[in-house]
Parts: sequence; structure tokens; C-alpha cells
Amino acid sequence: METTTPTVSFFDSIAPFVKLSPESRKALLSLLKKESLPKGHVLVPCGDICRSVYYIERGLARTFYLKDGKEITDRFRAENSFTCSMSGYVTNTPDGRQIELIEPSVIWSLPYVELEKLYDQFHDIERLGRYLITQEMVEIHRRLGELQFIPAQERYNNLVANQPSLLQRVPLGYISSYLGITQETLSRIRAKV
Amino acid sequence: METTTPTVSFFDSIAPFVKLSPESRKALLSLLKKESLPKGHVLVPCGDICRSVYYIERGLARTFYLKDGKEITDRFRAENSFTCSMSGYVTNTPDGRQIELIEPSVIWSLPYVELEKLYDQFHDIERLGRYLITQEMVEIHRRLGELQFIPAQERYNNLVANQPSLLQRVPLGYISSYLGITQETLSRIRAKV
DNA sequence: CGCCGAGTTGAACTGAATCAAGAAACGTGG
DNA sequence: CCACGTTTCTTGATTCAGTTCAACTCGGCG
Repeated sequence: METTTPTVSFFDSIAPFVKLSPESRKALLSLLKKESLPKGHVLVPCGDICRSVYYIERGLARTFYLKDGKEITDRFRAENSFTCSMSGYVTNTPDGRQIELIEPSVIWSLPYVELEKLYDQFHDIERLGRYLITQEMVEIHRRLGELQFIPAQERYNNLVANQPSLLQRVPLGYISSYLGITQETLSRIRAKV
Repeated sequence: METTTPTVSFFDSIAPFVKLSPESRKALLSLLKKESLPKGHVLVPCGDICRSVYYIERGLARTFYLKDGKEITDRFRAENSFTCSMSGYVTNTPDGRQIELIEPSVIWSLPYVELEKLYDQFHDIERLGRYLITQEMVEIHRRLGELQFIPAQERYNNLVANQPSLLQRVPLGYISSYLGITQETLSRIRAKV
């Protein structure tokens, strides 16, 4: 666990959109905690409220919740992206979501409480926050439209087109619930091609 | 169309969460355009990119898109809330969504371009933006979870529990596609109670 | 009165879930 | 390197929720 080495990847992945002042970068870096964590590590247990935001330098995380005893995958996040489960934090009610690593990963974490202090201090970090949430919103909105009326076959095709690497890295059981279908249906869809 | 009278409702609805300085309030008010618009008025036509954010002081707006010639309702927004379709603006690609009024309404509008200038100038307005998008994200996330694995009957029950007034104010055809089902199915679900 | 949009009802059909059983792949220890 | 158990994936038979298409009811409203 090292906190001093400034990794380029974190700032590189946001740089195209939000320029941070040197002071902001420094403040952010001083609070970000970097860890190498094994496959299977649970960042946020089911039932807890997620209180940090996580930047994935390397590896793969998934978020899921339980519905009738089954795990429903809500989201995958791979290297150079952020993950968290804000609904619980915002509403101050556990949202039942668990975040765990499904590959050995390098994770930078930052507690919301600290982030909020940074929001107060640095306008450009607040902008970064707004930007990242906007991206997240657009992505979730896209998924919503998909689930509303697009048939399973087409949802699978979209996944293959947009995130083909997921299919290599993730068990199909996770993928199926992410697409809103059962594993058997996913298997049949795949068999058709 | 009046632009001078500062309505309380706009600031009241955000005040619990984000305190704006007098300067920010003034700047916002100077750019907000207030209009009384009739039922059926189209704020953003299908195929256009939405370039403003709308605050609904009174009335009801819905967002929809066309899928196989059918209107799919994406969202309802009633008095004291905001509506817009940011996906198109963010990705700079029309998202096919149309925003129209389904009741006579009083609407305050603010072009994104102006809003972004305000973001630059006023840290607290940027915070307001972040806050509002976060709220939106949480709501869309909730809907996503609903559509992923909750049966239609239960989705309808949730709607009755959370937004009962919608059922009085909106034709069932709009409600059904919002819930991701056909009008016939909605009718049958209602008949069971 | 007759039209028209909104809502309901019915019958046939279909995509996907469920339940159950196998097959393949994977890791671990001997 | 193989044998074993476990997990992952596939396949089949059945059931069910929801769609589709069509006809019908009801309440305005010109």
C-alpha cells in the first residue's frame, strides 16, 4: 500500500475533460489510498452504505444485489474507471449493493466525506465530481432504455459490440443478470450464433 | 412571458440542499426565462438535441422516444422539478427524445451554454448542478433496478405508492410504456384490484 | 345523433423463466 | 500428471407472464 507515487493513469483518464490545478491534484493525491487487492475482495459488503469512491487502476469490479436469493449484477467497472454505489449514501439508506473485485486489482479509494471537503475547497474538483456523475447518468440512462423495450437478443448484441472484453473476463452468470435475463436464456442466445 | 418576478418556488425547491449566494441567485434569475405554455407544447422536438434545462413551476412534462413507431415514455416531471435530456447534449448526438407538456404549464428555461458559464463563475451553482444530476442519477438507477427483474404488477404497485397523482393526470397509454409494458397489460393489472 | 379517443376484454401466440439433468472447464491435492 | 470435486455452461421439457391483434364499451363533444 503506497500513497506517495503519483500514478499517471488516474489523472490521465480525467484529463481530457477536466483540468485540475496543481493544488487540486496534490490535495486529491494526498487523500487517495492505493491498494493492490486480490480477486474476490469485497470493497463494500451487501447491507452497508458505500462511503467511498473507488478508482480502478487495474482489474475489474462488479456491483450486485440479492433478489429472491439470487445475485443480480448491476454494473461492471474495469481499469481506468470509477465505481461506487451512491444511492445508499445520498438517501442515507443501505441500497443492498455489494461491490467486489472479480480480478486481482489495483484500487484507489477516497471516502466521500473527504471528497466533500475537497468539493468545498476546490471548485475544479467539484466540477470533476459533476462531470463523473454526468457520465454515470448517461450510461445508466442508456441501460434503462435498453431494458425498457429492447429484446434480450439485441441487448446481448449491444454488449458484444460495446464491451466485448467483458465476455472474456466475466462468468456468464454475472453477464446474464446484468442483461436482465437468466443464465439459461443467455446460453441459448449465444448458441444461435 | 415575464423575466423579472423572482418566484419563490424555484429557489425553495433547491434551498434545502444547496444554499446559493445572493450573487448567484441574481445571476441565475437574470438568465432564467419564464413562460406560460399550453398543453401539448413541445419543448424539445424528437430528433433535436436538448440544449436547455427546464424548471417546472406548474404543470407536467413527459419525455418520450419512438421505438418501432410507438411512443415510449421515458420520464414524467411535475411541478417543482427539473427536466431535460442531457444524454444528447453530453454525447453531442441526438438521443431521439422529445419533451412535451401534457398539462398547461409554467416553465423556466435556461440554456446549457449559459448554465456552463454560470458554472465557471459560481462555485455554488456548479454544486447545484452536481446535486441535481446526482438526484437524477439515483432516480434513474432505481428505475433501472425495477426494470431489471421486478414483474410488471409490482412496478405498477410502486408507481401507485410513490406517484399516485400521475395516474390521475396522465393517460394510461403513457403510463404503460413508462412501466415497460403494453397498455393492455396495464389494463389487466388494474382490473385485478 | 354519430364520431372519436381512451380504456377494456378476449383468444392465440411467444419470449423468457423455471426446473432438472448433463457436459465441459477448472483448480487442487495426491 | 491424473483423479476428483466444484464451478460454469449447455440442453431439454414445461410453464407462465406479457404481447399481439381484434373487437367491443364507454364517455365526451361537435
